[in-house]
Amino acid sequence: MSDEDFTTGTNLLIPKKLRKRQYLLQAGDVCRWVAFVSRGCLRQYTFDDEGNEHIQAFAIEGGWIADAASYHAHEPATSNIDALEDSELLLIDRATQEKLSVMVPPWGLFFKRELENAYTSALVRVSELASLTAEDRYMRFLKKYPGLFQRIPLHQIASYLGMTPQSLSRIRRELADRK
Amino acid sequence: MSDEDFTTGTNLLIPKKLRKRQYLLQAGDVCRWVAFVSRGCLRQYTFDDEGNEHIQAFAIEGGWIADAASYHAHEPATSNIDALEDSELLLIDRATQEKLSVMVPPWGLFFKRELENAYTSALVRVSELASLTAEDRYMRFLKKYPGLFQRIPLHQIASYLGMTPQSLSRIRRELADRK
DNA sequence: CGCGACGTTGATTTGCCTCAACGATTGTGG
DNA sequence: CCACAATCGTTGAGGCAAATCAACGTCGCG
Repeated sequence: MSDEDFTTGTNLLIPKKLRKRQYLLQAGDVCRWVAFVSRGCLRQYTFDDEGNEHIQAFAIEGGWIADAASYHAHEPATSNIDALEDSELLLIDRATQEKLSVMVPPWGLFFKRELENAYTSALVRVSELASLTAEDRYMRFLKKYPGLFQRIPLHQIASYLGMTPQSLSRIRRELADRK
Repeated sequence: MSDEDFTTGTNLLIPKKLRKRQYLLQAGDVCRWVAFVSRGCLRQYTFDDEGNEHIQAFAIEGGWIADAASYHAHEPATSNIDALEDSELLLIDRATQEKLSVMVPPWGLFFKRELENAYTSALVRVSELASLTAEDRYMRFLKKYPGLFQRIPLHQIASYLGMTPQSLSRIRRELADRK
């Protein structure tokens, strides 16, 4: 992508700052943008019928976050997104993204690649959840997101990995003892 | 999409017939196409370190199937795809899909929508695997793919749902008894 | 016909959850 | 600035869902 094309795109991004615990998206609202995280850390999560929180995704510097289902289908979101740390974001709304994709094909290609990568990641997560033990899922997490466990409360990582905080605590102890 | 545009696309599809148990893709090969199922039924699966089979996807009439990671990244596939029944497919290879997408924008939009939908489905599956019991996952499966359990061996459905055939058998009995 | 694939059932084990309680931090309002 | 509350991680005891191990009957097919 040429510098000019690149700038054309970045000029369309909307900067936004978020305080810790502040919402970027609440369930019920339509997710009209995708957020690039330039600083900080966010989480996406839902509540089940019993009111238990289930974390679907984290995003740190260099990552993207949105309620994809809502964004693509223009329907109310089922998930919430909020900041785990004070954060700085760059938003791009749907209409802008589509226009940019048409007008500057390299950007269109870029967004397509991002979607493909996100899809591939989701498929990996499916197979991990379907076939790995809690301990293996945690070890994969450590490898895939090194350092992240130092920034994010453990009980939230447990939720992301589909286990209880107690289980994760015991797994960590087990791993530490084994060394 | 106009009839003309539609035909432009369908003319590029490559018909292929597959006998029951025949491979469409084997792990290690690069997945160079996406397959539309016009008749029959296919499955996509991998093997873990212990040699256990894990089914990642089924596709019946009207569905699409491919190794998405391999297709998008042009890398060797990690999964296998084969036919559970004699099947008829329409293949579209990657280069053709890209050309068609550019030349006939409605087709480009169509493929983009398919990718978005596949991604959304994968996210739903992630949250189901992370938060539902085996029984709940089976009931969701029945609702989502009514009739499919009559065509596909139960132990394969169990694999898809991330449980053992024995567990699924007991769940089915439990559900039958409860009625 | 004989063999393999399939579904089921029983007995047992185990991984993980639930319930409960406890220190250590963090942060917050009086 | 301190006191008190909330958050966080940990640990223990007990229970349950699902896996494992094993055996058996049925069916379809080569």
